[in-house]
Amino acid sequence: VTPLSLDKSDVLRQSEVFAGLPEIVLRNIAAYATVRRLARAEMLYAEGEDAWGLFVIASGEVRTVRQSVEGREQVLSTETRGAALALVPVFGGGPYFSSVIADTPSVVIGINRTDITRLCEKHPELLWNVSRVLARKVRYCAELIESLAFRNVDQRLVHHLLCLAEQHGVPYNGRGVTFELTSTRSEIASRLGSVREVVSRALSHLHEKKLIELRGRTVIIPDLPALRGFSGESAHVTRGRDLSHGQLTRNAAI
Amino acid sequence: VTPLSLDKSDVLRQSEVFAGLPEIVLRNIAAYATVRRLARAEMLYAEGEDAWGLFVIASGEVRTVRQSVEGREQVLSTETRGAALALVPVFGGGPYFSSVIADTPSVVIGINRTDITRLCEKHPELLWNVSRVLARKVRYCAELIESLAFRNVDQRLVHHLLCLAEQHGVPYNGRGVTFELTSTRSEIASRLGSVREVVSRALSHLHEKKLIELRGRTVIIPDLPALRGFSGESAHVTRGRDLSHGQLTRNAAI
DNA sequence: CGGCAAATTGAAAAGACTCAAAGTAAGTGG
DNA sequence: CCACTTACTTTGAGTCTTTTCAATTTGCCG
Repeated sequence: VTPLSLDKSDVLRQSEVFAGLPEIVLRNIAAYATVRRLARAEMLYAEGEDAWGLFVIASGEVRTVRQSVEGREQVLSTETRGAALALVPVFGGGPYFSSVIADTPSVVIGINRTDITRLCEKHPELLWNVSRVLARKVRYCAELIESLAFRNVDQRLVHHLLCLAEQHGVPYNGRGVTFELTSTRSEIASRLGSVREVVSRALSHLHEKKLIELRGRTVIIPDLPALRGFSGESAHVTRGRDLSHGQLTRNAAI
Repeated sequence: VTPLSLDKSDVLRQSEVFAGLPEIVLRNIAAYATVRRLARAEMLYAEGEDAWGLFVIASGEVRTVRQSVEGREQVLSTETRGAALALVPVFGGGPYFSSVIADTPSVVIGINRTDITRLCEKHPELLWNVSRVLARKVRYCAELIESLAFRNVDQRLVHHLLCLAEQHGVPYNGRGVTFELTSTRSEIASRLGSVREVVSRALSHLHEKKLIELRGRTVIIPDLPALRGFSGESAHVTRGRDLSHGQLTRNAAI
C-alpha cells in the first residue's frame, strides 16, 4: 500500500494547497520537504505542541482529534492523500490546535513554517488555495457543530453512514447501497461525540426499523431515501420565519 | 450609539482583514463599499442564500447562527466592530453558511464579491489577513466542538461566564470579578446549545454551590479560580497518554 | 481449542428536554 | 401612582436520551 519510493513533487502537485504552482517551484519545495512515515495509531503531532510547520498527506489516512481530560476523544475530521495539516497554527498563529493520529500506515511530507512563509510571499496563488481550504474547514466545522447541537446520536449515526455510503458505497437493488464498515464502534463513537455502547444500540435501533442491514462488516442500506428522511438533515430553513429567542424578534426579521 | 456620519475608510483601516493596506487603497475601497444599517434583531443574510460579497462591521454587535428545522438556534460566534462576515462563502465558495442577526442596532459595510477578488489579486497582503482570520475561526470552532462534545451544560455555562468576565469584568474583593449580564436566558442557551430552562437551573446550581452571586442583572463571581476549577477546561493533555478507542493504540503512540 | 479484542445487552442513574404553571420586572397609558 | 401588558424567569413534574457499569457473547487469530 505504502510505496517505498515517493515522488514528493507529485504529491504536492495533487495536494489541495500546492496545486497550480509552476512545476519548477514544486520541485524546489520537494527538495527541502521532509518525509515522515507513520504506523497505524502513531501520532504525528499533539494538540498544544509548538507548530513546526505544515504537512501534506502523501498516502494513508489520518484523523484529527481533540481529547478531553477524562480521555474521551472527538474526531474533527479524517484526511487522506493531498490534504494539508496544521494550516491553522501556521497561518493563525499559536500551537497545534488538534492532534493528528494515523488510522492506517501513512506517509506525510513536512514543510517548515518559515519556508511556507517565504513561498507564500513569492507565490500569492498559494494564499488563495490556503484561504479556500481554510474556509471549507470552517464550513465543515459549522456542520459538525450543528450536528452536535441539534441532533441525537441516532441521527448523527445515520448522517455518518450516509457519508460513508457516498464515499465507498456501491448500488444495491435499485434504491439501496452497500459498503464495508472498517471502523470499530469506538471509532465511530468518537466521530459522533458519544461512546461505543450507544453506537451499538443506535445500530440496533436502525436495524429494528429496517433502515439498515448488518452482515459482519458489511452494511446494507436497502432504501437510501428512507434513511435520509431519518437523519433530520437541514433542508434549508426559509428566511423570515421567527426562529429566535421567545418573542424577541417577532416581526423584526426582514 | 450609532454615528450618523460614517468614515468608511476608517472602519476598513481598523478591520481585521483590511488593516495594513495603503491609505489610498482603503479610500478607494471605501468609495464603492455599500452601507447597511440594521435594527436590533434584523437579519443581514440567511444561511443558504447566494453570497453577494463580504461585510465589515462598522458598529454594533451581531451574532452568526445556525438554526435547526424545529426552530432551535445555535450561535456560532458574536462579532463586533472590525470583524469580517461571510469570508467562508467568498473564499471557499458556496452559499452563506450561517445567518447573521443584529444583537444591537448595527452598521455594516459591504463589499462585492468580485471587488474583493480583484483587490486580493492586486494586494496579496489582504490574503494573508484573510488566511489568518479564517485560521482563527477554525480554531474557535474546534473549541466549540470540544465544548459541545465533552462538557455538560453547567460546565459550558461556566465557560461562558468566564469569557464574559474576561471581556467585561471588573475586579471584586481580591480574587473575584463582577459584570453585567445583558443577554436573556434564551440567548445564553443558544450559545451553549441548550434551552432557557436548563440555563436557568444551571445558574441556580452554581448559586447553590456558592460559585456565583446574582443581583438582578449583575453577576458576581466571588472566587474566580474556584469557578475555573469547575469548568473542566482542558489543561493540555500530555502527549503519549493512551486516550484512544479501547486498547487500539496502546504502545503505538510515539 | 484458548486467548483476546470487540460488540452486545441489561439495569440503574444522570442529564437534558418539554410542558405547564406561577412568579418577577420593566414599561405604558390612564 | 397604579393597574395592565408584555417579556422574561423560575420551578415542578414527567419523559426521553445518554452515560456508566457490569456481565456476557461474538468473532477472530494463532
